[in-house]
Formats: sequence, structure tokens, C-alpha cells
Amino acid sequence: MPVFGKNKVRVRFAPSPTGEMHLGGLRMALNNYLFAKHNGGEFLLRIEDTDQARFVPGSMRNIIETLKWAGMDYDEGPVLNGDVVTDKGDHGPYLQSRRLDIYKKYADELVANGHAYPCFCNAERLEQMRHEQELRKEPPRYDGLCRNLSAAEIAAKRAAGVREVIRLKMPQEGTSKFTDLVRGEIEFENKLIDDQVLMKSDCFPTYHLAVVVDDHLMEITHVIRGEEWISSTPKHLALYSFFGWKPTEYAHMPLILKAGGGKLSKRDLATSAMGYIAEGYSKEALLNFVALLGWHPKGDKEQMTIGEMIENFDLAQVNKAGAIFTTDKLDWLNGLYIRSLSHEEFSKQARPFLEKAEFIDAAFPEDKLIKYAALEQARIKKFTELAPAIEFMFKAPLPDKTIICWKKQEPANAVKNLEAVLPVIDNISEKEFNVQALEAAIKALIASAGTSVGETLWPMRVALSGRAASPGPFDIAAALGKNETMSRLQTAIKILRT
RNA sequence: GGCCCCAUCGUCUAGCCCGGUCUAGGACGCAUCGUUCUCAGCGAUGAUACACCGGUUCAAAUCCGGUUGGGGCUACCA
Repeated sequence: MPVFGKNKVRVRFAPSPTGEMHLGGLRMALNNYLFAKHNGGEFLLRIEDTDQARFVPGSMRNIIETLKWAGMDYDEGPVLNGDVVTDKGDHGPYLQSRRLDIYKKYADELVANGHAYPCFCNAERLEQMRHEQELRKEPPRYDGLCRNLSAAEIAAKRAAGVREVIRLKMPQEGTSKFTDLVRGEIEFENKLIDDQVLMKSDCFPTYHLAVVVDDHLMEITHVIRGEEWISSTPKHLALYSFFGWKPTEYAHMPLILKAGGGKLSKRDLATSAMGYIAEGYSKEALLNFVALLGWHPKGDKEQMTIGEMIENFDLAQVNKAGAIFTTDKLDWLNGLYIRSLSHEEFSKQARPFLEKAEFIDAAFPEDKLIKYAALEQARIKKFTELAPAIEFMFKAPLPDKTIICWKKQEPANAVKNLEAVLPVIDNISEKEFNVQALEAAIKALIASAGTSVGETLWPMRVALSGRAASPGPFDIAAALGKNETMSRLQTAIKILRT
């Protein structure tokens, strides 16, 4: 296991509770988790709820539940007991809204040391300022009006009750550079970087202050986050330097893009991570799929278990370009997963979907369901496709005459062949009514008649399934049982005779 | 507009750091064939990519420069 410095690797997943966790979040969490586990380190969860305007109640619960469902247990982070949030680990609290006094203390320290300053500009002035800058074709940024206020001026503003924020006093010379673990060296000119607001007028910190303070206090060693944060990294570096702290390592992951290009938003995804589960995807396939977005293991093996992903994960193998999100591979991966299951396990996992669709009830016998579900196991890509696929097993079909006949087959010929099948099937005992016995008996019948296989098997299969495309006739018959098989064949004969 | 990041099949990507073994590999998807009553599955085969222009070099997907294109940031959002 590689060890980074003297300290144990500690990484965090730090989402904002602004809605349900979507695939982008699941992917970021997974990248951090895999990195931690690969290096024998720790994985923490921190909730970045510093924007009261965007806060969505219940989203923290969704995040915690999604992580739990995905099997990404965090070593430290918030824990929900009913509606009460407690902390697991000794670097808490893990909700930023519960750390306000901490941020205040560090912001004050920055001001005291001349690395930050109170700013009294209101929203209107700021907007006006930006507008004018735009007209002059200048980059919009804070003009530094409050940068060098005297103590007396500050006192006067405060006495007058003007709302204030704390701004970072970004150095105006030199450059900031850092080595990104996936991109190499990145450099910015300091004078181009804005005096970022650190503390808002509601006394909440902005992301920039909170992330640096928390990552330091929580002893985070590696920040693995989205590429959209690259341009704010110099601000974070400045803070580390002002506090006299050692910055974390940085790895900026490529973004997931929507089909036409552009950042993937909640709207584009339509569904949350849990929504994909409701759609019938498995955890295994989803995690595997999401891991492959931007990362590729050495070698050609793309289907991996979580254990294999942990073993193989390497930031050096992360791609720099953004990945366009399409679900073809997810469907394939899910199909592989479904086919890898035993019939029993498949039926067990599929059952909740069938019950939820009110397709069967809780009383439906398990052994029967195993047989029915097995018929379509190799044919479906997600669990939600099972109900419509096996519906014919529950409801005897009334197929159209033209479908029952094979190719150009005459109805009379189909009737003849189905009638020949009847006694053969009747001859098989209930006890031996299985695929092998059925196949042997019926193939023998066809051989002795000297006809082509299709003119018997096709009408028989359609009689049983009602569909042009379906599982094979012997499989259906065996699952259906003798009585129902006989009955469906007779029904088909009647239809053909009308 | 400014700053930053990026650029290989339709998509996810390998290769790029350490130039020749790349007439560019794999996977998904697609097509065809085989197995087969059908569908699925499985097996085989096939089509499709180094954005462009220069430079360095005996040799460039790989190094350098530029162009173009895409993306991100440019909030008292994260």
C-alpha cells in the first residue's frame, strides 16, 4: 500500500444538501472511497450546508442513505438517528452549519493579520460595478473599495449598521501554482484572482473558507473533487498559506457532460442515484458504470466488483477529458449482472419490483416465481422489464391466428401439428413434466412425422406465450405445468378453427 | 471578453510522461454470419478514430508552437 507522507490518507465526500444525490455525486463519492480504500486510508462524509437559500430538507438523509445503500461506509461523518444528527468520529461536527463559531474564529484571525478585510459594499453597488466593468470590457471583479478602510471608517460603517462581509485580501503579485494529481502543474496569476467573500453577511462562511478550514481541521490529505474547482484552488492555496497550514494534495476529476456537451445537471439526469435503482438497475452495475466514467483500470477488464475497483483504483489512470453520459454501457453491465445471478437470487431481487408494480402480491409462492422469472432472466436488462416480460405466464394469452402460424403456414396445418402434440404432452406424467422430457418427446414426434421443426414448435410456443418473440416452448411449458400447457394449446386450436 | 482545463472510433477508453514494436488496442452500441421455431444469450467476423496547421526528428497519436473546437470559472452558489 502506498503511503502519502507520514500521515494516513484521509479523504472526504463533501456534498451540499441541495437535492437528491445524483450520479455525479455518486461518482465523486466513489472516487474518494476507492482512493481511500486502495491506500488503506479513511473516508469521511461532510455536509456543506452553508447556503441557506439552496438548502433542501431531506437531502442529507438521501445522501446518507444512498451512501449506505452503495456500501460506502464512512469512517467519520454525520449519522442520523431518526431526525437527530449525531457525529461519528472525533473531528466533528460534520455539518458545516454547526461549525459557524469555528469559521468566525479563523475569519477574525485572517482580518487581524491583514489577510482579509470587512467589506460594506451592498448588492446594488456590486452589480453596478460589474456592469460598468463589463461595458469597459474589463473582467468583472471586486474593485477593492473596502480593501484599505481605516479603523475609524470601519467603526463608522458598523455604527451606522451597514451589513458587512469578510473578503480575502488576495496578493496582487506573483503566481499560485500547484501540482494536480491528474493534470500536473497548473499556474495562475494572483492579480487576476478576485478578493473572494469568505464570510457572508448572514455569518455563514462561503465554500472557500469552510473547505480550507475543515479540510485542515479534519486532517484531510487529498482533495478529490470536480474539475469545476480548479479555478478556485489558488484562493484555497492563499488561505492555507495565510494560516500557515500545509495544503492538501489535489486531484480534479473530469466532469460528466450531457449528450450535447455541458455540465450535467440534476435536470439532465432526471433521476437521482436511487432513481436508477427504482428503474431496475443494480448497485453493482451502477457503481461499476460510474467508476468507468473518467477512469479506466489497466488492462481490458471492465466488469469489476467493488473489491476489484478498490484494488485497481489509481488517480494516474484518470482521464483528463470530460466524459459524455450515455447509458448503453450501464444497460450492458446490468444485463451481465442479472445473468450472473442464480435463478433463486434473481427472483429474490426481482420480487420487490414485481410487487411494487402490483404484478404479484406478497403471498405469491416463491418457487413458482423462481420458475417464471428464470424464463426471462437472460432477456432483460433491468428489473423493471421483468413484469411485462413474464405477464403472459400469469394471464393466458389469446393470440391472433396469424401469429400462431409459422411463416406461410396454413392454419389447418398448425391445427394438425398442435393436435399431434396434445397426446404426447398428456403422456408425460406430472412428476416428469420438465424441459428435458418435453423436448425429448416432442422432438421425437416431429422426427417421426418428418416435418420441419418450426411448423410445430412455432405454433406451440405462440400458443403458450401469445408472442412472436418469447422464451422457448419447452421452457414455458415446464414452468406452466401440464394442465395449463394443455389448456393453452387447446385454446390456440380453437382460435385457429374460427 | 478574461483566466484555466481539455481534444484518439457514435460513446467509455488503451497508448502519450520515457517518439520507432500503432497499417492505433479493448469495451459498449451497430451490422453480418453461426447456434436456433422466435427473441434473448453465446460464439465469430466487420465498419468507424489520432480535430487542424506548422515545427523538431531518420522517425510523431506520442515532443514544441499556433489555430479551431469543447468545457469550467468569472456570485454574500457550491
